[in-house]
Amino acid sequence: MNLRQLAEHLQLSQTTVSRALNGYPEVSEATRQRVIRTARELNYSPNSRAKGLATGRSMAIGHVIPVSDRHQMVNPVFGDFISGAGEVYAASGYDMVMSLVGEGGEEDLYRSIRARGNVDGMVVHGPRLDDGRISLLNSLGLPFVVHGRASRIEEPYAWVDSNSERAFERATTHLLDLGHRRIALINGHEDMDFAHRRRLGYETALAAHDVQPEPARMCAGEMTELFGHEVALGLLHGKDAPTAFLVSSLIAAIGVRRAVQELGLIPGRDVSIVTHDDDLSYMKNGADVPIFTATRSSVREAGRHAAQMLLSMIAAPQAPRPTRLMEAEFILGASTGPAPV
Amino acid sequence: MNLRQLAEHLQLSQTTVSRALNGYPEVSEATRQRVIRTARELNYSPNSRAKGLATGRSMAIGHVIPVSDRHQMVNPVFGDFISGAGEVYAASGYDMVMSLVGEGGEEDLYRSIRARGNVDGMVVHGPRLDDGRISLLNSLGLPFVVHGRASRIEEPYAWVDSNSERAFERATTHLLDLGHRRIALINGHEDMDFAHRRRLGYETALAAHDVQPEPARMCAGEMTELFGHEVALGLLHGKDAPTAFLVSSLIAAIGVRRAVQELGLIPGRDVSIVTHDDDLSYMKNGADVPIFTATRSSVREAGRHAAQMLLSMIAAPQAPRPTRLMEAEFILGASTGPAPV
DNA sequence: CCGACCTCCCAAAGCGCTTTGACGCAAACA
DNA sequence: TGTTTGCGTCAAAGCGCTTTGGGAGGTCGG
Repeated sequence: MNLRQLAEHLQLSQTTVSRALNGYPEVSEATRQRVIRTARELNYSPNSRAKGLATGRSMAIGHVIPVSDRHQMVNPVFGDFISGAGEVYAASGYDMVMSLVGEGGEEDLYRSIRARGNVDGMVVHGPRLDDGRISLLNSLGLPFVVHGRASRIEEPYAWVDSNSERAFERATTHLLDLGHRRIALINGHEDMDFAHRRRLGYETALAAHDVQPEPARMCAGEMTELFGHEVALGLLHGKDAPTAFLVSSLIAAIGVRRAVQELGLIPGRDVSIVTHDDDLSYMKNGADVPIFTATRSSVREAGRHAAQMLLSMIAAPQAPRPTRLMEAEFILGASTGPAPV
Repeated sequence: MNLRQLAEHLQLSQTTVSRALNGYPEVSEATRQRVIRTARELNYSPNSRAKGLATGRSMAIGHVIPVSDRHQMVNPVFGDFISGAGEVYAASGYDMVMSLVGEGGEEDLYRSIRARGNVDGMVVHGPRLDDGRISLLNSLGLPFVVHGRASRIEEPYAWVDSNSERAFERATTHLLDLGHRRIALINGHEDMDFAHRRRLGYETALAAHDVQPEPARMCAGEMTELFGHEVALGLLHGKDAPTAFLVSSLIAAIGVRRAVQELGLIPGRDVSIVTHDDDLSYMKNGADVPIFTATRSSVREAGRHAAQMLLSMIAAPQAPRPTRLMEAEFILGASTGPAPV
């Protein structure tokens, strides 16, 4: 069923049917209703390729998912992010198209997406400190929103991010206030911007309390349960073992907890743990009593914001690039307590 | 840069340029090389909407992600599944387009996707026992592959699934062999086909050992850490507490472990835990020594298979619908031991 | 009663590509 | 020499939609 057939069926021209369906005023209300009703009955939806070709818009948003070559791993927050973004897209009639790309192939992929013209805008995931994608996309002239920021990039771009620096500063201060001095940081890869900022926050808090940062107590890696476990076990076995851990993801924190418990220690009494919590739907940090003391920022909400910003940019390309900094909540849970004496 | 401009630039007709780029034999090798080189230099990629309109194919695969209305949650295995599928798509030049849909809105969404014609095939996620989507899609005549099966559907369809029934039968048998008799089952929602099959496997094994299934020890729900924790805690506090747990996901199993440890019990000694492990990249079940005894089946591999099957169906629409049953490995880990006496 | 003006509708062009059918032109054959 | 056969190329149609630029036919003010 295409427009021509529908028009023939209705004994109208294609023009009129098209206008009726797209809400143009030049068609009488009676005709419009008749057209809409018949279209529904005949289960007509305009072919999106043809429509896109005619309008120059594709009604789709691209998400490029970086896949780490090391572990072929998709960031676990991704599901929640697109679930938030997808809500917004669905409400506005946009599709979401994703491409996976290993490290390195990114530039070509963005160019090709631009040239093929099958999306009206893009969301950039996992920005690094000095991420070349931003100036590339700016030069391509395709609207985009970055989930996160790139500290070393000066040119303007739209982003939505949570205030990692502030969150980790507060978390560290909390531990310091509890008397902890040997605080380990288990961070994401520090070429990722968010991880860099978290470390800055951590160091700022330490400096404010005249605590010397100890490189041996700061690790960075892929945020898996295994990594958290391995690193925590190593640190706890070493001399000057940390009395507290600051962890960059709930999943890694679970690994830390496992390590702590394997050594017969009790989280929140013998060892304190603070984690960042992305508020993932399948991995809530406890129901009434939070399991972990945590800085919390909903990644699903970030997805919603990013999508909304992007759609507004597409609607008004000349407007200044929007940005949005989300403050993380600080949640007191059962995994922290005074430093043991 | 479009085809016409490229052709003008080359002093050739659009036809010749198109044929050169698409590998038709009617064009001389010299011309072809010249065209390809220039296209690359000028960063030309054919507009995918126009190409799709002309060819009738859109070079895209649709994934419809069911979002539970209860928890707005995207199944955590999803990321790994599409990462596997995405690999295959990328290698074949296909895009992946996703739509989120709440329960209920599915039928309309599938029809609309079909009518708009923006995908060449679909992957169906999360089939329920008696899933209406299968006959709907069969009637729409759009190639599709189901990730999982629908036990009550008779008509033919393509699927890739892991042998849940067999896996859970083996897991249960293992626990029975260790002397456990009070074995709790913490399952996914049992209107989901995979959960139904897992329960069947569990019951089959119990029956083979003349153990009466106890409804109070079988629960079903959303596979979150919290659910695992809550259910396990409830069961362990009740009378006739189970000595072993069979859990449908690693994430829920982590909740079970947390409950066990909160009660001062030791997993693998006081309480045994067996889980199903989807082999998620960020949630590996241990490195050298598996944390949990588990039935393991890679969901990323399932994604790869599904994508390959779908592409082959698109290439040869008349061929019989392929199916693929993946056997789960049984992994002996540290979380099981003889039943306490 | 006539021209002006809406209201409602239409024919046709165009979006960027593929593909059909045809056509020069050289080499190869009779 | 004339005819066939490929080879390499082209012009034009068509994919399904939107949108431009009118154009009937009815209404209204003068």
